[in-house]
Amino acid sequence: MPATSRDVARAAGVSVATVSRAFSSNGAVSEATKRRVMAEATRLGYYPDPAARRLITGRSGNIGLIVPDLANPFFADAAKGVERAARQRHMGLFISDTDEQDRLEPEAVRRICRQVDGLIWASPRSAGDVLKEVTDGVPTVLLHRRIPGWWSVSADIGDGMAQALRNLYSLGHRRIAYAGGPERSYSGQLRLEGLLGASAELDLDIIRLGSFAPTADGGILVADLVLATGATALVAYNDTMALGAISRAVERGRRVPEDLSVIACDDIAYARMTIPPLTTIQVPRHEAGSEAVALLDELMADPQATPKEKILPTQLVIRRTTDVPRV
Amino acid sequence: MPATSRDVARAAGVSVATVSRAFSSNGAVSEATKRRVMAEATRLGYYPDPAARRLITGRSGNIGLIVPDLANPFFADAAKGVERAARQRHMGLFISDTDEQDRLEPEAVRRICRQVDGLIWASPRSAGDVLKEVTDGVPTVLLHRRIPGWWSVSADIGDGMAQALRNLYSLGHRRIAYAGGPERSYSGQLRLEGLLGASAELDLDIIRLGSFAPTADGGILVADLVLATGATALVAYNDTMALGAISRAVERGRRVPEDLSVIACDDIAYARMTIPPLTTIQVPRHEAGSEAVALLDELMADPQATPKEKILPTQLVIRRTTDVPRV
DNA sequence: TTGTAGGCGTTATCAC
DNA sequence: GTGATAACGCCTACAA
Repeated sequence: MPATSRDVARAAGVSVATVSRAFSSNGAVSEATKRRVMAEATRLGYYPDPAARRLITGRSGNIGLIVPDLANPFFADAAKGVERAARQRHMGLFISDTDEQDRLEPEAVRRICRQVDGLIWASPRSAGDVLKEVTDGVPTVLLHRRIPGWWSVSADIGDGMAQALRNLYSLGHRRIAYAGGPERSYSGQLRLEGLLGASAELDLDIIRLGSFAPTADGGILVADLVLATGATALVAYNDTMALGAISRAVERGRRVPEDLSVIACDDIAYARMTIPPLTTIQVPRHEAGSEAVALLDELMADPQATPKEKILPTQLVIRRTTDVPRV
Repeated sequence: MPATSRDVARAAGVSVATVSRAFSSNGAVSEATKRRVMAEATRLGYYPDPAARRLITGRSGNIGLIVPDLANPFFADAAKGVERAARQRHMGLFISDTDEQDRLEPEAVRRICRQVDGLIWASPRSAGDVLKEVTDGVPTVLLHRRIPGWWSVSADIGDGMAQALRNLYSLGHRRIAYAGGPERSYSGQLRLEGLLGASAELDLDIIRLGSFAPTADGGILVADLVLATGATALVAYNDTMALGAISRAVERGRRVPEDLSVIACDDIAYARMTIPPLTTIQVPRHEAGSEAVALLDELMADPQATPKEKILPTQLVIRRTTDVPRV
């Protein structure tokens, strides 16, 4: 049974209002009484009950984060960025993992909404009006998703893809395959646009292999397909898929990068410790999370402000899975 | 401005008490009025405010999870297990990542405590009395940590290590090195105990390389050391460290497993997609998370019950980084 | 600078 | 089965 402000008030010989003022540092309290109150409070282990406080102030001191998959290093890192930024602001963090299922999103949001002052939402697919209806007044910043009229933080993955294609081209590759991720996902569109833009510019036809699960198993399918096309280079949706593809290609007797160059995307931590280390597109994942919190700050401070869309740069990192074509 | 129970009551022509009863399905309400209330509620977008509810019932409908590092796949998977189990129970999830810093734990717990009905805490190092003082009455289940008198869910990693050592021995290895993780961590102790137990049984001396960061960079140090000892096999603290070690060993011209067999621990998702795929100790990570929620259920139902300590089995998975010694 | 009192939205208790 | 009403713990005018 935690101590209440009444207990502290009684112990310190003041009223509950004074206790409240001492903690909210809102009204004026004399230094002396404040010290006395604080001393009694720590002695009794008191601090204000967030629920009671929220009921009256409307603020919970929490922010919410909704991601499709916490086990995906891409989102785990984003979550870490959010968590750190939240901690710096002395705010709690409510997390919901929707297991990549769009239909779980509305309930997740609803459960979270009333317990947070703001929401950071990584929704790869759901339509804008669905989001609108669900968030219903809760300040929301989209993560890795851009929708006109919404606050958002995302990465310029299209540009990264263009960098990748140009690099392969300059190495001499002309038969380049692309293995896409989940259909209709926002960042899938970004990738495709970047790739198509650059390929038009280079007057090059990309071999589009189709849509695959962004997992190692998806990568296995990809490898079998790409080997059949005779492509000399592969651009994969993400690092995990690339890992699966490489491991399958090697299993089938091909060498990477000698027989097949591979470029992936995300630059998760494991990308640099594979054999060979992955050439991949570096996406600022932590920063995206903390930036989202920063924007949320602004939005919460002024809910009427014009939405900002922050786009973080990406960067191709050359490691060991790319080389000149040898065939 | 969300609708309140008063709005719904007025619209449905009943009292707030009836609205409350309709939602809490606690008291008795006639089918007809309940339907009417619910209809108005959905029309107005009403549902009970958790803060107000918590204030009077004392229950928040949330559970809390504290982990040292969300970006560590080991804990990310545990978090997913917890999240899924929580969702099934229609509970929200509060997460705090302490960044592997014990000193951040007390504040994290304090911030979370009052907003959750129970706590799942993965604390690799903090002393029992510290935990006790901090949780202060909140039903708590420890995750991957055992302390007498506490509820806990952990994995039998010592046994996994013993399996690993016996397997290496039966392959013919006699010079076997162990690279430990963070000093004083609970699961580090488990590993060591398991290893020492099995080595005594086999009358074998293990080469203890020391303590390393459980990261790929730590693995690089490990590789350089182990190559100097002439060991034919390495047992690494976890998969990530093993990956770093293997990648360094290969860089230095050694072949795995021909020149050096490697066994890791955890069996994270990436363990099976490296080249070669990792022989490692499978730890039921998801299950640990969901089991913890199950125990928490019991504990919350009866806070006076005798603490249960659930220990999940582990299993050595033979993949491609182990073989008979060739030297 | 400090105290008094009303109310935030809900549930629990008591009448009816 | 339903309605008034008093809490829950706190913040915030307003009064002193």
